[in-house]
Amino acid sequence: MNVKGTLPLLVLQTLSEEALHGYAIAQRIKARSKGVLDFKEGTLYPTLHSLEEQGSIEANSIVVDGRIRHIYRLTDKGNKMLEAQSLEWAKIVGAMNNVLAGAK
Amino acid sequence: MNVKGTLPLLVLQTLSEEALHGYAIAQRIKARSKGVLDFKEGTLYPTLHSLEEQGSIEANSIVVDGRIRHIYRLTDKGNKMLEAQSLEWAKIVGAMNNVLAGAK
DNA sequence: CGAGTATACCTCAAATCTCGAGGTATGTAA
DNA sequence: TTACATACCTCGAGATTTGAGGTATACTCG
Repeated sequence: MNVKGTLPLLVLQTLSEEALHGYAIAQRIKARSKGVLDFKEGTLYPTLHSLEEQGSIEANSIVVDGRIRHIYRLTDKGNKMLEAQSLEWAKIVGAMNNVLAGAK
Repeated sequence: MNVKGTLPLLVLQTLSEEALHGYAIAQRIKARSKGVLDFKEGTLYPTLHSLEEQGSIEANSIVVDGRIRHIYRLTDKGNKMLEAQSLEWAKIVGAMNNVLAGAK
């Protein structure tokens, strides 16, 4: 395991609350984390595309102000992914704490 | 930021308790985390070498059973690194929790 | 009116991190 | 003597992320 990509988990969690487009997802994550978590677009879009490819999220293309917006929402599969990755994250945080607590 | 390498932090913390050689560091981390955190040798040795290069740890080469052992210990600089990275990690965990807590 | 900023989407090269497999060598247990 | 544990190491491949670049529209400030 070893903590690599937390972005899929963050995206899944964000979409579980509300369907949003890519740009808004990034802003939401940044705002909720008070600026600490700040993923760039070069990271976000590829991640969004791979989550869509594996069926965890689905895109709805709608037209706003004459321009296309890709609104993403969580699928059932994505919901299961979210649960699994949340547990995984909690496990890693717990393990890190065990090590960081040092010898007792 | 965004959580990438937690291994340097783990190594620094482990060595702050006791000077150890590479192989033992990996085992210590795995044991303390109850098997959750399990970094491979291909990851560990390069990390050890780069920590040594930047002056965070120092190696003492001693001979045990006719073979050379590289015992690493924390330097003053490494201690400062440890403190900084611990804070960094706590910050990220807090930020992740804020996002995962969702809208309230 | 023009400049700048925000929104919204996208791609690509480079850097970094990790794994897995491979290699060397010794000691000990089955 | 075969196998496993200890102990060290390197390298290729894959994944993730950054930073820079590109396109385009809309809004605000002076």
